Order: sequence, then C-alpha cells, then structure tokens
Amino acid sequence: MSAATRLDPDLSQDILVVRPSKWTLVVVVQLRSGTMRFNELRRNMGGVPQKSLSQTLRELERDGFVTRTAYATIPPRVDYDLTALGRELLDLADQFHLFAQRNREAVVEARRQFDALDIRPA
Amino acid sequence: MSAATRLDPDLSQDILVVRPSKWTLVVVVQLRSGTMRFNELRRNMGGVPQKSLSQTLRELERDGFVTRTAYATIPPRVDYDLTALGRELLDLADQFHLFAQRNREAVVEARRQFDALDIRPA
DNA sequence: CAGTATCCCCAAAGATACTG
DNA sequence: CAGTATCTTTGGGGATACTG
Repeated sequence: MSAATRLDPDLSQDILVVRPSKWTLVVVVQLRSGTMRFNELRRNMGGVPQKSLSQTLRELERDGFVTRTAYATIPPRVDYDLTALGRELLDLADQFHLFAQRNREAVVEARRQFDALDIRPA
Repeated sequence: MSAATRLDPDLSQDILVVRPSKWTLVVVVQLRSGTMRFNELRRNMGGVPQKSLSQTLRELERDGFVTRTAYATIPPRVDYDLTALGRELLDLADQFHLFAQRNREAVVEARRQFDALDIRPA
C-alpha cells in the first residue's frame, strides 16, 4: 500500500488529531442514525456518567465533529448531530469496530496463552 | 457503506479490542520497516521512558501484535517484530494518521473558533 | 543491552448532589 | 431536560536508580 510513503515518521507521535476519551468513539457511533438528545444518548450508552458525556460532547463540538443545537423551550431540548467531519470520524470508528470484531477472539486467545506461560511459580 | 449494517450497536462500548496506551500506535508504526531492538525503538521514539516502552511492548506481545525474540548472548539482544495481526493494526494506525494529516487544520480552526465564542467576559 | 523496581504526579474517570 | 459543581479515586505516565 502507498500509505507508508505518505506517512511522516517524525509525526509518529501525532498519529491522532485528538486524544479520544473513553467515550468519544462511542458517542460518534451512537450518532450514526442521526440527531440525538442528551439523555437519549445517555440511555443508549449504558451507564455513562453525566459529566463524562457532557465533557465528551463539548470536546466533539469544539473540534468540529458534532453540532449542538439548543432550543429555548421548557423543558429545554438540545440536539446533537454529526458534522461532515464527524461522519469521517465515524468511518474510522467503524473500521476500528470491525477490526475488533474480526480479531477479538484471536487477541483473547493470544492473551490467554501468554498469561499461561508468563506465570512464574513461587 | 455497508459497514453500518454489520456493526453491533450493543457492542459500542467495545469498539476497541484493547485500550491503546499513549505509545501503542507509535510502536506499531515504528515496526513498519521490520525488526527492531529495544534501544533502537527507544531512540527513534524520542524520549519515551523505558518503563513505558517496556510496558507497551509487553502488552503488544501479550495481545499477539508483536513477537519478542531474545538471544542469550552477552550483551543480550532482543528483537521485536510485528505479527500478521500487528500488521493489520498498522493499517489501522495508518488510517488514523492519514485522517489526522487531512483534518488537522480543520480541527485546529474549529477549536479556535469555538474558543473565541466560548469566552464569557467578566 | 534490555530491562525491573520505586516513587511521584496529574489528568481522566466516576459518584453524588444540585440547578436554570 | 440538560446540564454544572464538587469531591474522590484510579491508573497511566514519567523520572530515577539499579541489575542479569
């Protein structure tokens, strides 16, 4: 592949634009199907602390991956959406996810074997 | 794309097989061109602490991404290499890197704008 | 050369309580 | 509903010193 030739070795520390938090890609994946509201995301993400979600969304908004639309109604309503850039990030998240699905078993097995050999009996 | 249809939403928390450390992808990228020794990696990675490199390599070995070959010579010599699985991870790292290169400017600009608006004057 | 052993630090993560 | 504020905890990261 030609990817190698275009990669700057000196930038190897800068492989990521942003240092994704634990929840970053999860949010991006959640927003695949379109607009979602705060608590809707929260519910679908199984036990993410409010603060973590809030921070993650703010970061994603700040970096241009997500739009935040607030309606001045009572009760308030805030919609989150992916931007075009966010959808590119989603593509990347998908590739990671597919990689994980393809190789989870292999990794788990490698880990099991390694651990079996690595034990130094007292 | 058809990726969406093959993604299990319930596994959204498991997008990554492993939680990559700060140095994981850097090591993988370094090993692109083939076998490397410990201090060789260290030198090429600009200031990575020995402990961090050691931990990162052990994790990668444990998960089956890297092979470790030790020679019982004096002085000792240890070779690190990517496995086939490791090379798949390298592909992923490349895509992340290319994404970063393509979009770094856009993200930096989005961030700049967001920060300019987010300031609440005292 | 290729690590391990310690110790320290800080940022991220999370639990809980409160509010416009 | 959609957050913020506060506090606590965890562990990843890093510096330094030592060793087979």
